[in-house]
Amino acid sequence: MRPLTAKQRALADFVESHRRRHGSAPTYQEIADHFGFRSLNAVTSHLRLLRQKGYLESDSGKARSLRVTSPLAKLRSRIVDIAVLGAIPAGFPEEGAPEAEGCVSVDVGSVGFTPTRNTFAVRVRGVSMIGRHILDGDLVVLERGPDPRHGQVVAALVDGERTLKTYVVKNGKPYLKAENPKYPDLIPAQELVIQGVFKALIRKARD
Amino acid sequence: MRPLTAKQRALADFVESHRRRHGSAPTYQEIADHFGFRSLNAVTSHLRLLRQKGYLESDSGKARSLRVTSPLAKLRSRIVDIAVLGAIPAGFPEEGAPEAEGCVSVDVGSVGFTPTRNTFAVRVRGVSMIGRHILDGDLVVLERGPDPRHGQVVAALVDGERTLKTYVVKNGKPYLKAENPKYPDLIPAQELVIQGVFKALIRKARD
DNA sequence: TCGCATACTGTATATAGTTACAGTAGTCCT
DNA sequence: AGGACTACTGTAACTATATACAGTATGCGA
Repeated sequence: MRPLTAKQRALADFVESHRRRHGSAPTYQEIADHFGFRSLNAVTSHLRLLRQKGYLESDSGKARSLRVTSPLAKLRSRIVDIAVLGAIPAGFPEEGAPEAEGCVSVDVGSVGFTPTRNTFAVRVRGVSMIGRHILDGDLVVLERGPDPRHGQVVAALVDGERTLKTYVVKNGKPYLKAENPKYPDLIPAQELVIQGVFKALIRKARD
Repeated sequence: MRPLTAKQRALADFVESHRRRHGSAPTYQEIADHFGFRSLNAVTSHLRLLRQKGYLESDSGKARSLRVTSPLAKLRSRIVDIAVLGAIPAGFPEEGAPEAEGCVSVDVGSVGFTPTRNTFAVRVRGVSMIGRHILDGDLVVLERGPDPRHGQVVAALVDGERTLKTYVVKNGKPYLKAENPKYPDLIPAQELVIQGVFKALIRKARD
């Protein structure tokens, strides 16, 4: 597939972002206005090339039917909703419809991976992970499933309570390390259920 | 808010589902076809009622601009694109079409405020702000415009170079404080241009 | 049973929007 | 220097869409 010029890419980006922002594709006129073109044909010819190169589709004659197709659409990441489970849920919700407290929507590119059904988010309480620069109130995105590796930050259910800690293996035995000298490390007595490993973090300014 | 009749609700549902399926709103004709109406006015009058009752909006005269407003749409927060300007841009791009390196998409709820045209993001280089728990590689969302207050994290142009620092006022004079003992504070010789104040942060796991 | 709202058919039209044609200027490759 | 390609200005259809106007039928509550 032939590459796009900067201008062509800008057009495609605009179409895609307009769709996201307004829910519908822009018209030729709106594109021209945005880029300051005085002629609609500037748009037309750019779009023709984008179509030829396979980056764009539209239904002939239909209003606002432009849509970005292939690689760009893939580059230009999909928006995914991630459920925010309460900070301290009693148990662990099964797949399906957990009692989400809210939802974060991020695009795949922003968080650097593709969220799946196994991805969820938790609001952090406390400062036990301050050594890893995770603060009280931060929203942590986790993924359930993969076995944690030494040094990864994980959410775990230890003896019935959920915590966010660093997963550390010492002498072949896993335990959970708090990244704050004021907090104790946790050596699980019985059950150590890893709920998810840290994937991303979202923080809002407090002011 | 007055209740909808079954037919009206069906119309609203169709509009919403068409948007989801096709990415754009249906035309009056498409609605008529779907419901088997032979007259467009059947659609028109239903839509008029939906508008009156506040369940629907559209931009007068614009093609495919129907959108369902009420309860559903309000729950779902809007997705907004924020341009990611390069980590160390030479100058500062004006409004309009900055040379964005990419874009982050977030929903209004996730970042806790409504991004505007004056919102942008920068990838952090270096660890000078580690004391504020901002790491190398983090994506920082900033807002241009508001005057910074003492203690806020800001992106500033100091003598030609961009840095991320804490804005501190001492003896009535503003300067920029690095949150890392290894980095020097910056007392601007000449120009101190505040480019934006910290609003949010997005971090990806590195592994 | 009168009035009123919903739920339509049918016709018409202005405007929104797509798309074609004709042409100019600059860049890059050969 | 010429050809291919990008990046535009300008004009002009022609089609798609929204929306107004004029009616008809049916059900429902006062």
